[in-house]
Amino acid sequence: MPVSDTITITFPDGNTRDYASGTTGFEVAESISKSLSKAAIAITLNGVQKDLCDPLNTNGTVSIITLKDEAGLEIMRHTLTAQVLARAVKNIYPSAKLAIGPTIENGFYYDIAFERAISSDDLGTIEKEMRRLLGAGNAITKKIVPKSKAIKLFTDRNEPYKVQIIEGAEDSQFQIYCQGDTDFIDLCYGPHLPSLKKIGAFKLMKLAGAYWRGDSNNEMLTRIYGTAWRDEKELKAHLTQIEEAEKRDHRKLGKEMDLFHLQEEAQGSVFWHAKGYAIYLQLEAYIRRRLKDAGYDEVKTPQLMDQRLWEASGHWEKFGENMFVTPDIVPNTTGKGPVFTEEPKNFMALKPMNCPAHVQIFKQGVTSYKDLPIRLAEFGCCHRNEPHGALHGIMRVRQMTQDDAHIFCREDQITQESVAFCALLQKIYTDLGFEDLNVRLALRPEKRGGTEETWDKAENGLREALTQAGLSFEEDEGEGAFYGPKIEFHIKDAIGRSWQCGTLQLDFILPERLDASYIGEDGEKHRPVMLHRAILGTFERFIGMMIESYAGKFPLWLAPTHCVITTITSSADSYAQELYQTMWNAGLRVELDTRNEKINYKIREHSHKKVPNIFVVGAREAEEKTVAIRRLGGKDKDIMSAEKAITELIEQSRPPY
RNA sequence: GCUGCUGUAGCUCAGUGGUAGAGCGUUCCCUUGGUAAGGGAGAGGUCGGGAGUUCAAUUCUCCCCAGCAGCACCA
Repeated sequence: MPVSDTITITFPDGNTRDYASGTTGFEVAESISKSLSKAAIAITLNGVQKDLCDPLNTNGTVSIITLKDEAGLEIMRHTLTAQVLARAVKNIYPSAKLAIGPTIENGFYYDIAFERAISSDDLGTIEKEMRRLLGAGNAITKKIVPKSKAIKLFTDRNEPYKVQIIEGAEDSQFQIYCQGDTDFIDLCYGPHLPSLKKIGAFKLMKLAGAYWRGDSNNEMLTRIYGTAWRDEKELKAHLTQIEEAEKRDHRKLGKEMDLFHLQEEAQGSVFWHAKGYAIYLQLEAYIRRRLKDAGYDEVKTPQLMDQRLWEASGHWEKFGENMFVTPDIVPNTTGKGPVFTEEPKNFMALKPMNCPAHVQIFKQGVTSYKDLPIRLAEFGCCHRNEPHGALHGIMRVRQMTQDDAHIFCREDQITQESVAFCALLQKIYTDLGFEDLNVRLALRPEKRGGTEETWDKAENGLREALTQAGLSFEEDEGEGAFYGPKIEFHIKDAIGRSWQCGTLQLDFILPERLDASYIGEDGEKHRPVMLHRAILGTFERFIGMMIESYAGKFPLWLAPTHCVITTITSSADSYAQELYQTMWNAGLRVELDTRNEKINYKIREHSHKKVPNIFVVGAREAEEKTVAIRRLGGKDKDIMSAEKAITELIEQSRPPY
């Protein structure tokens, strides 16, 4: 019931205007200008998006959404998936059942249950039908129906997923969008475009499986992904951007730059080639210096440990299905009969984590409260039996080396240790070129150990640490580990996938399970708190991220090769050899290329391999004891004395710490 | 693990129901060339693995393995 016949609308510029109650958003736009009413696709009323056809009954602030706005683009994408993709699919496959069709970054998807599986070849047919529907340019209208009617509508149409959605919703009224005079309907919170004429450029991208409601216990639906933009130009720019990003893929660059390879016989484990391992070693040495100066003690613990230890730690029960377990028996490798001829009594497991081993070191001897915190670091090589479908290049592997450490401390030291960790992490990420971090604080899950008081303390400690470190972060309810809350540091790869790298996790459970204790000021035994922490996360993933973020062009201190010396003619060979020897002796990662090839050819090849510096030498340089420096990406050459060039190179290749 | 796709020379890829082709790389020969591909010749393949259909399978069918995209998982 309208309170009065007139409502006052405030516009973003502060102006106000009175309208008859029940005026629609479209009419408001029209009252401002004809062109605005043409461009309008929806409005926001007091910050809430509304359809143009919704009548306005209250005073409020209204702004008109057009396709120029990000919100407008999203509405367009939403309409495209809900009205066009869904209808096209139903036209071609009448028995298909629609689930959900939301927008995502750069586009949209729709989850659909098909009677018979469709393949990516069918996307073309669907896209064609979509274009046909767009050609008709139907108007979109909507009606609002009560819950019972909505359920009946979709039950009659044999849309069980829509019925489930309605049944599960709190609302009493539902919006049903219709298209022209067709009998297609879709359930949606809206808003939608007023007409299909306003759809821009789009393309169906790929097809994949996705579980209904994201639960792997449910059936798998077919998800159709698409991208949509205001016009062809924007679409093309987006597709080009994807192509460009694919060029930075670490798997591609890893091969091109001869950094590493993977093969079937060791799936999920990296074969580091000399060039890739050079990066690895530099990075490891850098982290080692950082950790040492931050008060960590580096240790090394066993790879294979007895089942009993993993049972005691809780890993056997909680993590067992991800562990590689081996019976402690001499195998029969004759090729005849079973490999294990006796029933094993004992099992060993490759460590999936370093923490239980670090607790064993902590437990040697007696620890006083005065000794805390104790920070044990290990470049620990861990194995995890990851699901096949999860493996991805060197980002998600089965054998990984963490820059792991465990800090054993008293409860009152949690905050200071966490703050110090965040500060250290920030310094390191800055040095390594990662400034934009996505930081998440994962809070207590439903199933958890420890008391509420401990959780409060732990969560607040981490919050405090992040705040003091000046890091903005988002909180994820219920996402913490069962033993404690955690901070996660995520980075995006070349094509926008987010990967967790650094982490800080509080643990009150493991010291208890493995009976670790220290002697307090009161002379009694106390439990230490454990902080599990990693900065890179794993070398594999982090180097993968660096390859993509640098597009293979590593800063000099990390570059696999600092410099290639190459000759123009064979007359400079001995001079080049001399230079090579001098530079090699100076500790530079240098290569010599005296092949009988043209200089253009050699420059091109080394540039493709992202070699940062090429020292070109010919007769003239040999005569004058100079080098012509060709820097990666540069066109100019820089001629200077060999001595100066080498000194500069040594200077430039120094690590940041 | 689930859904879909892919697997041919070292790499990137084309191709066919009658046991295969290109470019790059590699080897050899010619070329000594001044900053992103000089010329020529040769070598190189269990067409991912297994089974089936067929006179004949790299090609068609089924099973397995691996990779890719996404979903689920990710201490």
